[in-house]
Amino acid sequence: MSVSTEKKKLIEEIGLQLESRLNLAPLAARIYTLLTLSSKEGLTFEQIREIIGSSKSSTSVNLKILMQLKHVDYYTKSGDRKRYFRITTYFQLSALKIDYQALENEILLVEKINSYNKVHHPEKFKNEESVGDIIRNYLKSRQTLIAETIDKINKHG
Amino acid sequence: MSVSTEKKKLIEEIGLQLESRLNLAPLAARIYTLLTLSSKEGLTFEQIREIIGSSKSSTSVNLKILMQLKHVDYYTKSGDRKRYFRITTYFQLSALKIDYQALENEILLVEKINSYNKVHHPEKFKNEESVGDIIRNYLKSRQTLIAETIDKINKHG
DNA sequence: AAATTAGTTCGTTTTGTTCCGAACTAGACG
DNA sequence: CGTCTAGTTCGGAACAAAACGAACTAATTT
Repeated sequence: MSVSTEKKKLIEEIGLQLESRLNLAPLAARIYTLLTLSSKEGLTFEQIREIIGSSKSSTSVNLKILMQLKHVDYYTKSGDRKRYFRITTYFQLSALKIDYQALENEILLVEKINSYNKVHHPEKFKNEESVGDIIRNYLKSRQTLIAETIDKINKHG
Repeated sequence: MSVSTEKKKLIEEIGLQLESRLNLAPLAARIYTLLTLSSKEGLTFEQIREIIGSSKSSTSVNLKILMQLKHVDYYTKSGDRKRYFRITTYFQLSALKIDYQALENEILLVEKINSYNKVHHPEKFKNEESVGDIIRNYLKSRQTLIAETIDKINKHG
């Protein structure tokens, strides 16, 4: 099976971003990318291995992780022992969901820093009292934006 | 120099989040946190070392990195060889700027994925043509939001 | 029942990260 | 000029993460 150079280049490139975006191991990110660039039919274990060039063990482990994270699932065909792996959602959608939760923590963090500084370094808050508020508003707006976007995407199935 | 337990706890806690948020090494994240929790006067090399308990070499290396990333700078007092290190911006502001740049890449990425899939898997685009558009719109809205927020903060500076 | 296929598990190797101490440099001061 | 102060650079130790191969299991198929 020969895979286009374009596809291979994209797997490297997108994989790299997924790695930090979704906090995946390099191989998991590459598998995920491969699957988002592949047809809805999904790919078998061996096809994935051939394209990416990974060992059976690493492929198995990383597919398992991707499945636990619900990024990937598989189906089977009767009279065929192979599993067909495919993505459950566009990675952008997964990223959005993860972002949404992360924002909760950031909001808390900003609160903590600001209240610490208000007590210990009131001079920082002469005319900057509102920086904390601006940031909190930003984070909240972002959450709203994400929620709306997820909604829109889900309506499209 | 005795530092409150509260401050130390915050350094650990916030540092942890900064690590993944801004992609900093643990020590860099702790130094950064310490400086955001400190007065505008800034801290010397040795003060940082005493509070955090880091070696000269690691402190030097990580301060250098923070300065290259423009998160931190220093000033000097005449007749005093020490440098006084301080944050250049509230970390939220740095984070915002980093986000903004990262979004450029994400937009490009989404375009690439969509155009790849349009060519190779047109069936994915029956009624999902718009998922790519939705995401692109989301990213653009987010950029606008960030730009507006940075603007607001700068007006307060 | 033996052989084949599809995937898993385990122990090891490879690679990368983080931090440190020791030796160094550059500038100010006596 | 020598010495002190403030920081830098380099090599390596300790640990963590990622991927591998070999041996295994479980479910067919012959």
